[in-house]
Amino acid sequence: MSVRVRYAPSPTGSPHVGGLRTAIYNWLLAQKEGGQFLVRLEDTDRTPGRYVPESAYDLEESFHYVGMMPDEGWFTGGSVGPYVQSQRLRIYLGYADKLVAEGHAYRCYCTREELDTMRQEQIAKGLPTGYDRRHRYLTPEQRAAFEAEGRSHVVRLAMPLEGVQILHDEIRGEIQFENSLQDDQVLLKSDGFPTYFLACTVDDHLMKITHVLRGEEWLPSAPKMLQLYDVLGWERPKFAHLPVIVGTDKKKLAKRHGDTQIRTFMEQGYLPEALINFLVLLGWSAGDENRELFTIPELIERFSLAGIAESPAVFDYEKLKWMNGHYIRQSEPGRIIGMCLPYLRKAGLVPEALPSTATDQEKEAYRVEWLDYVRRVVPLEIERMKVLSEVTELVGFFFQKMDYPIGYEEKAVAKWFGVSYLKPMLAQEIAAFEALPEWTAQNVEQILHSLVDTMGLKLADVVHPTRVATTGRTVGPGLFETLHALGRERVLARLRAVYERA
RNA sequence: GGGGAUAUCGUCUAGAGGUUAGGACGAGGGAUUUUCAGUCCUUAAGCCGGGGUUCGAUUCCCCGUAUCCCUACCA
Repeated sequence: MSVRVRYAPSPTGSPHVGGLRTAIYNWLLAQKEGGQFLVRLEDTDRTPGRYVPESAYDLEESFHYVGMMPDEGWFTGGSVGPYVQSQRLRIYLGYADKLVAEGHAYRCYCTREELDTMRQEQIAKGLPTGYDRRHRYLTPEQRAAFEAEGRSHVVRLAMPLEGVQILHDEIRGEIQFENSLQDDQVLLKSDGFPTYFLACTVDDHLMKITHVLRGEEWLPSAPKMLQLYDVLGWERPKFAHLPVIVGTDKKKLAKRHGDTQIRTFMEQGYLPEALINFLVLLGWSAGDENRELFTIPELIERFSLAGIAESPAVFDYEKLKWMNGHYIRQSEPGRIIGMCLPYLRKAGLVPEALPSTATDQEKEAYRVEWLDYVRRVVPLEIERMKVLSEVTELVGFFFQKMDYPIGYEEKAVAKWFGVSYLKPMLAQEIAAFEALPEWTAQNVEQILHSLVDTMGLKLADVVHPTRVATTGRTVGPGLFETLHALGRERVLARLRAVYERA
């Protein structure tokens, strides 16, 4: 039987990287084994505020972003759907009834208040909290009385009072759970919606899931689900509980840890292959290969459950940034340039794209003035970029006003505009640049070198003031390339502006 | 309170009953260079504690400790 795995998020808000890693592991296993990867929407929690319908679209968007298209799912279709749990209510109801009829589950009429009181008393007495099974053995008369009262009910799983459930986890080995210690879990809520335990078990079976790869937080619920498989007479899938991803405070990754939403990583300009590579390494390793940079095909080739760690991993933004920088440098410059363009436009450095009604002439002008310039300028900063959104900071000076009247770094000015030879140097430099027949990086370099010779300076003495005068900063790409990219017009305008004030 | 999981450099991890405990990020140093970045070289940094088992444990077992997860009509 071919491997079938699923990622089953609930639409409770913006998807974050923890879920994404789970999805990636599932996807990787499916690719490796030539199986199917399904995505199912677990929207059984209708609590206002918790149910966020739009997040289904965010989820979909993140699959597009990382390029992991499900073989089946709520937005791709498939033969065992629907893949949205709220559309499968009758199925769950049927199984709930069956379980009650067979005595493996029972109706519980307890009110929230009663449950609450019970819990308070347990806590007060220092007892373990949990449902005390008070409605497990109701007589038909008692049930009828509750019904007559108009009380609603839930369906609870009747856990065996003795024995153990043994989970054979693919990552952690054998784990035993005492049945008597398990709660009689609610399977069907009073609003008719199933809980995770019922819905997930039923769907995984009906959808022929062979491997359940999910977060470690589900480990304690395993015995209940195993019990369901048993009483329903279904074969259990293989289970693998993945270690959680935690923040630097060692707590499970959550909103308070800052930017953990996938959307944020997209917006900041993380390349999908970098995020994927990084996330996969958070809890998985290729053994003694001593490598950490892998392409997607290489990951697929090497992936196996055996390589998954058992201990929680701290999400290290620094390493992610390093990796993203690496992938940016590895990429075709054209791709990076294209991806940078939206940031430049958003920052107002480059005008928005022309409307489709623009004339060919206008389009050509836009291309020459803006797109060609962007293509010339962005590559100079690629090796300095850790995230794409930094591009606006990095290349900003290229787009400032012609004579660049504002924005000089204070320290840079203090250090390099105070040198005694500044004015004569600028005068010579300006004259030489004006006279230059062809504006190339090589020619610019020659001029600066001859300037060094005639003035009896070191190269650095000329380079630094020139850099500050033309870029406003002390750091950046090589000066000759920078001046070339800037263009003679801008360079001269900026040099003259400084000269006049010197 | 109960249940479960986990424990190797600051972080991600490799590893094996006997190794100089390996790699990566980050940090320090150096080289390259007009700065930064990049690249290359390099240094420091680790087996939670206590018992066993064993000729020998960081590795296997037990206990402790610590951390995390679950303990909802949330997933």
